[in-house]
Amino acid sequence: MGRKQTFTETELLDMTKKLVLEHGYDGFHLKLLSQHLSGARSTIYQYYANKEEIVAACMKRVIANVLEHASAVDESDPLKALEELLLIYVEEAALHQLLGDASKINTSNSTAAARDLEFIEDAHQTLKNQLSRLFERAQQDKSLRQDIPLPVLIGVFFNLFNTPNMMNLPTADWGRLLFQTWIGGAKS
Amino acid sequence: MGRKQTFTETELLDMTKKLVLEHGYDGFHLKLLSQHLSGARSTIYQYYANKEEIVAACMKRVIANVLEHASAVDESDPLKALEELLLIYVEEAALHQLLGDASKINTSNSTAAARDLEFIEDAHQTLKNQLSRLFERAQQDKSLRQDIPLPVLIGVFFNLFNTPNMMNLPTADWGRLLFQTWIGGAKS
Amino acid sequence: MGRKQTFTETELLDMTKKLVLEHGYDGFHLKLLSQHLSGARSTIYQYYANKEEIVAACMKRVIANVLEHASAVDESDPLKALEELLLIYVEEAALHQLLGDASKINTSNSTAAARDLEFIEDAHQTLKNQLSRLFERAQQDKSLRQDIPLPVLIGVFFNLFNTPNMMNLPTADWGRLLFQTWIGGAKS
Amino acid sequence: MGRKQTFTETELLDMTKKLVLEHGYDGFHLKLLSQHLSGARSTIYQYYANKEEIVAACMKRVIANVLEHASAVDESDPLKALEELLLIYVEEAALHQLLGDASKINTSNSTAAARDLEFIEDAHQTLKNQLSRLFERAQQDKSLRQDIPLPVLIGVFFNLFNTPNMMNLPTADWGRLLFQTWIGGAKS
DNA sequence: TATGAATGAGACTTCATTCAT
DNA sequence: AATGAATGAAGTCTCATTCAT
Repeated sequence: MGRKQTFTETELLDMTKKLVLEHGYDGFHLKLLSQHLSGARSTIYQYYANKEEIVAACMKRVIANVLEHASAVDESDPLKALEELLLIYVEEAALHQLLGDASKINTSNSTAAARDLEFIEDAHQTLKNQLSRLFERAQQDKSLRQDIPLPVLIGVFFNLFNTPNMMNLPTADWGRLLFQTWIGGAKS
Repeated sequence: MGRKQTFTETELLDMTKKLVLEHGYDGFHLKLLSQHLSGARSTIYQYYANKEEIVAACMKRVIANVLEHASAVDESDPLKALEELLLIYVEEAALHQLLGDASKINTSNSTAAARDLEFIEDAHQTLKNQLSRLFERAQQDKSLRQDIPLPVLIGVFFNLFNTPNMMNLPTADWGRLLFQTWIGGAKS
Repeated sequence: MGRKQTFTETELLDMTKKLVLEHGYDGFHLKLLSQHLSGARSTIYQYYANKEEIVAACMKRVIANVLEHASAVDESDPLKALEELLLIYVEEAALHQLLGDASKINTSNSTAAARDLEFIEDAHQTLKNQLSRLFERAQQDKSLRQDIPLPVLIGVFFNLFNTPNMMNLPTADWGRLLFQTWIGGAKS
Repeated sequence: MGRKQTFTETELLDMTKKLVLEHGYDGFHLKLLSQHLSGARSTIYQYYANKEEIVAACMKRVIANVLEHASAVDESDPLKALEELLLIYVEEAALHQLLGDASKINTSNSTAAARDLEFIEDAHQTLKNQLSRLFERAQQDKSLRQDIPLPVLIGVFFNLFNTPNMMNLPTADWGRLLFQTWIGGAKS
């Protein structure tokens, strides 16, 4: 019954992700979104009550996906686990940038957005805990150098994800190179 | 001389920089700006013809400052020069983020903004050339490992600047630690 | 016979009356209406072509009902007739308020609404004529005081209907008390 | 300094009152308002942050005015005081209707509107207290008939204000006639 | 017949920019 | 030179109504 949908919810969230990354949270408009979908602007409101809910749902989906993959990582060897995680994060390089915008979402208008945001924060914490755990174990294993404070090593590792893949290598290769650079250093 | 000075051009650009970094290009409004200055919103138009010119002038000033420092670096020892440059860039960590927003400036309204943007692009190219030059020389000196493609090493180096200084170390110390991590790697 | 009956026309008009009284004509939406019925919003259009027709039909039904009762009143004793009419009007206290909204209905879209509205106006006039007739006869009978202009007595009588029944008395009792107050006055 | 205003705050509130009475709260639009003022719609936002604040400010001004006059009434003779109050209320016949709309104002968006609404409720209570006080004293003085419950007398009195002045008498005369009708009754 | 989906018109609100004092 | 006031363009959102299943 009813008409056929002009765009699916998945298409909507995919496009939202693309546009938020391209234009930033404040540069993201529903007009822009509707121009990149097949339907009219007002149709979007059939699915989400307001702009905030759209962006929150989009971010939730991204981080939920990362969380799922990260939870499946075998943590028995810390360094190996870190490399695997790096691959996951590089695959979803947008994560960081999106999370940076998450704090801009005004949740006073929408309980749905507030709920999504809470999920996002919980997931974020879970991911950070996992990394902390692995880093600490790696340090106890003496796998990491001791002359650099752990927060610096972690910070640089974290920041690695954002490195633009200008050579357009497959993410698996790209991630492995980044890990090699991070672990082994640049000097010969 | 007429009315009392409300705010200087420097104050205006400083506040613009702060607010653009805080809110992103699209989240930056003249209303916001005037709220953080002592005068009225319309007074801003005594200095700049429109929003685009303000942001362009702000970015130009930032990159001109970096360019000046970077030009003064002694390039005789490539690795040493890179470390010095890293310090400069870390000092002006906002540079990257601001440059990312530069492309959003719509120059069709303002020749002044267009001129500033051109300057910015030239300066950006100059800085990139300097880095390429140094990296190439470092590689020829066999100071850098050969098993990782040069673009990867450069990319990671570049990305280093954005690492948030969560320990709030003095920038000189922070920059040195970043360099050590980058050059020597994380493993013990 | 096809799908299950969702809501009857009577339910639709009853709910319309309730909601128009609660929210006023401009605060009455089809969305609101459908939320208080069992079916979908679009199903309403199986019964009426547009919002105006619904409200017009609702008002017509109300005034037709009052008209029917008022026509049956025995007018031989003017004062007695007025008391009986008061009971009828108090029973349908909403009438006044609804008639006040009738003028807001835009009939340019719908001939059906225009026809209903015409009926409403005719009925309204009929009711007013009945009251005028009774009042005039009552005055000729010297049943009413002469020092107050007749329009004032009529106006106060008319306005009586809207008095909120805050003690929640049965309408018959409530109406009788109102009539006593009107006819006998407040002083001891 | 600055341009000359196109309309004053008083003009704005006067017109708001007129239009809210004419169209009801839900039928009142800023577009409508601006069409009845000299300026553009957006200019209104220089003075009030949103629609709710405008209506709240309008109602506050009306009730504050009534409160001021009602407070000045000499209450030594209850019936005389009631007659004087009736005149005041008839003069501001809109009060009741406006107060009915007051509950529709959504204050979640605006603290200013919430504050005004609180004032309105306090003032409303003060006025109701004054009437209750006078009615009770009038009853103790045996000035009012005992066979009708006091709430009915009060209710009818209250409702008197809304009687449309169809003969267009000066309000003083009109009020006196209403009072005479109420106190003495309709019968000869 | 009933309805989910689509949509344009219209209302609210913000903001860059201009104007006039 | 500084600014309060004015304004139109643009974005958010709601709703009556239509469409197609």
